[in-house]
Amino acid sequence: MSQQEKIMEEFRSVFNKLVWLNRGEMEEALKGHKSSEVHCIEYIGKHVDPNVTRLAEAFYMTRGAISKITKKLLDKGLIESYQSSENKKEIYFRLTPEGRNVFEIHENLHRSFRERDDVVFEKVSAEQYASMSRFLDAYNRHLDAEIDKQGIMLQDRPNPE
Amino acid sequence: MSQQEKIMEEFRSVFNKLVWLNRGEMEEALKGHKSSEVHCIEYIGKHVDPNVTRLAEAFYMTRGAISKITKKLLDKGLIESYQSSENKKEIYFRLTPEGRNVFEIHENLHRSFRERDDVVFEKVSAEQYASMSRFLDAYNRHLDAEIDKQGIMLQDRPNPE
DNA sequence: CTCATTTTGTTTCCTTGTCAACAAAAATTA
DNA sequence: TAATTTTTGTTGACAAGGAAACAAAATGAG
Repeated sequence: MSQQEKIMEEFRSVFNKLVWLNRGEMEEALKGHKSSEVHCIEYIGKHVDPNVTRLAEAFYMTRGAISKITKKLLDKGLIESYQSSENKKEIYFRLTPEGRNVFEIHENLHRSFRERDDVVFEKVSAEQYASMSRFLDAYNRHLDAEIDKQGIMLQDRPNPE
Repeated sequence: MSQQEKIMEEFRSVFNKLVWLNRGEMEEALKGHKSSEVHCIEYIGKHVDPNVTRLAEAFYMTRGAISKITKKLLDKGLIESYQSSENKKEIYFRLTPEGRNVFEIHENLHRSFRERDDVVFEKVSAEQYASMSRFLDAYNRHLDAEIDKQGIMLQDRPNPE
């Protein structure tokens, strides 16, 4: 196995474990709310004028899926929607006080995850941080370019009918 | 945002893009086979005496889900099952020639993904590799310990009935 | 050995997300 | 301006995966 494959394998392993572990704790702490709902609450709490389309792009999900989640959050009274006077098409969301409460719990939990993993990160030197960040930045830019390429290829496909 | 959070954020971003991009190319190249099916084929092709339980553990999925996927692969004739004479409970899988074919296509695609991303990795020095690997190893071990802890806590919960 | 417990695989029901079709509004083009 | 195209959000049909209940086999305790 190449260095590249070895790194990516470890990378994947860490990621999967994190998702699994954090989701479990999250759903235990925020019983009654699914992790996808909490993700939406987090995004809505941190951005201005978020709508279905922005949420979908942020989470690599379809607008349909997000539409259903926000509908549930509206029903639960965790978010509310509003519109601008200039645009009667887009529908934005904001947190209600109850939603803000869930948001805070989520933030605290995130802090506790961070603290849980501190032992690992406190051994990382400034140079190591910089080095990893350089690598991840480069990889991110590379993948953005590849996704763009893919997007163009899909768009240019002639319509068969 | 702390160094830790910044790194993890970039980490997450790279990972999501990789999954999205590779899955798309994979499903285009292997039309008719879902990516989860191909993952199972890959695992079965690379391990000895794989069964439903091993696959579930490897992919952090339930045995029920894997059972359904292997059923589909059996129906498609991509894998076949066999049992040992000492154990009449466990059911193992192996690839058929057709499954082996899908396996090879998948491997080639993986190679092409690796080559696609080579530009990023060829800029990584040996020391950078070592440094990242140390970090990922430590993180992996830490998470394993935390998952263990979680498992014990779930097991030790007194049964209410 | 015998009985209880654990492991393994399957099935049913339910939830979640995708896909495709759609309607309304906005943006673009002629 | 008028007509076309794109964007936005929603819905219904469908597929994938999880939870739980189950049966059969293996393991363990006595």
